[in-house]
Amino acid sequence: MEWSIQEIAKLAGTTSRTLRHYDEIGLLQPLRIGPNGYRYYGEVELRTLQRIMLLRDLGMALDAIGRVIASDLEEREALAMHLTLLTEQHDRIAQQIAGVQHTLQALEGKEELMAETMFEGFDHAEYRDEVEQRWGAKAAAASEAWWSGLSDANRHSWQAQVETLNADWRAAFEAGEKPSGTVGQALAQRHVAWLRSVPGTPMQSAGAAKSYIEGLGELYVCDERFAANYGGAEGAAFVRDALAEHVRGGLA
Amino acid sequence: MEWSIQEIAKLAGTTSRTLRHYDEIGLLQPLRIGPNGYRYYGEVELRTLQRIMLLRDLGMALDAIGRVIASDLEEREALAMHLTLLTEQHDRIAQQIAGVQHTLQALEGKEELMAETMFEGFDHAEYRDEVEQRWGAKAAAASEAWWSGLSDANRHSWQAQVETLNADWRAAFEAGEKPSGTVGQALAQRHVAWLRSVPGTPMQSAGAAKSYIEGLGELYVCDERFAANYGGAEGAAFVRDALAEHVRGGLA
DNA sequence: GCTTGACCTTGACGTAACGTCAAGCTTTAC
DNA sequence: GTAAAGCTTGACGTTACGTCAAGGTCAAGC
Repeated sequence: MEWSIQEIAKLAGTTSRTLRHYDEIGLLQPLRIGPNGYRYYGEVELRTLQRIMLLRDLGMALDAIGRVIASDLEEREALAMHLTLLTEQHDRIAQQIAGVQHTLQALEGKEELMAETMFEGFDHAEYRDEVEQRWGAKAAAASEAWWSGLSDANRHSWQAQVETLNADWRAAFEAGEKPSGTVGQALAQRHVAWLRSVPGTPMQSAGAAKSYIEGLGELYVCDERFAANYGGAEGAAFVRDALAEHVRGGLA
Repeated sequence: MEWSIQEIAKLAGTTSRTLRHYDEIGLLQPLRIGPNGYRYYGEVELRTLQRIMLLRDLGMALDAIGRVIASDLEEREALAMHLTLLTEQHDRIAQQIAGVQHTLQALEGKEELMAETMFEGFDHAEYRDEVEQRWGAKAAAASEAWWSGLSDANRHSWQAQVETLNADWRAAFEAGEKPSGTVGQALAQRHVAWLRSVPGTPMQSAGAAKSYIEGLGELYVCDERFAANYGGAEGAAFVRDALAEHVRGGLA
């Protein structure tokens, strides 16, 4: 089934102008352009639009949404994550309800007004950043799952390659190198090159790669199994920071 | 108790820049400016900010929010209305959850994808307009409550004045005048002047007055007791349309 | 008292995400 | 064929801040 731009806009409660804007910025492209020059959208685009609207409603910037949509998470798993986000938003509204009820009680003299209680559930900015980071971490976890699926022989081959890199990371950390220093950045570059060679990592576009690498850095720190590769949480934080510095400079 | 700009910004999960912007546009003014030029906010401003944030989260434009805040609804009643809006938003998130679950089921082949079901709960634009109109109607209802509190003698005096105006409205409608015509607009102007003379109507600012008058027009049509003043629903719609046309041209 | 860093101000330019409008081609219904 | 609705591209405008510069204020530490 196909929809014209106005039909899909109406379904989604948005405007054709919005959809043209999304096409212009590459966020959501139509299924096809008819011989009349008209845009036509299909079911895949409809599902993508749903995800875009969900994340936009959370206050997420469109470029960040683009990174999330481009991430290599299987669609069903991505939608499961959307459900989690919606459930949390549901909870946050409940908190706001409690905050307004608190204000009402205070106005009726039944309670003393507590400023912190009034605004529970109102904090969006941190939540936005957190959502993007969690998405990156989720995609990273999905990507690392590839590793455990490797045969023993292949794992051994990759293992040797990785172990050299990990040893160099540990040596650099123990030598007191800085994440942004020459050694740290050379290692970060090697690390990224290695990541590119791993099948299934979302390294096709600079945006997706950046998000992935940053999420991976957080995973290294938070997950003890990964941190152990770098001599512990502090060594992992060193790797994370070096990688973050590297992607801040842009990816080729 | 007082808060500095950063303190209140942190409480509300927003920025000092936002608060300065709100001060500039007259939406939320600080309690006082210190001798150092710093802005300080009090409890009243805190409560107002809560309401602003709630409406902003609903997607309402700041100028519309300004009209709602300026409306002559008693604060507790206004907060009760906020609770209603939050509850509805809570419901809408639940609908979105259902929509995503539907998409998931369709992806697993358990259901056929239905485009309308996917996007339930996503329609914000109409909801925004509706919220503003409901607020106007609520304020209008509160204002009309003043009438029933009048003593018999006072009611009689106002009654005569109003009855002349109503008769003129009915005559104009029966004569086939147009809402935007010369007669209709002259009557609308008389009507607005009369409204200005009624204590408690929110006519101090153009924005609040516009919202109030539009809400009142809707009330005339929907409530049979008011419609009867203008010869029935069609006559009331004539009055509503003439008033709407009048306020569209701006209020002095 | 001096220094430093945090806090606040105003002024002004820039940005993100569209809204609005113009001009013109295409499609649909009568 | 005609008129209205639908769609396009191009471009300017709007809203709501974000960011930065320059500079005054406050608080803590020496």
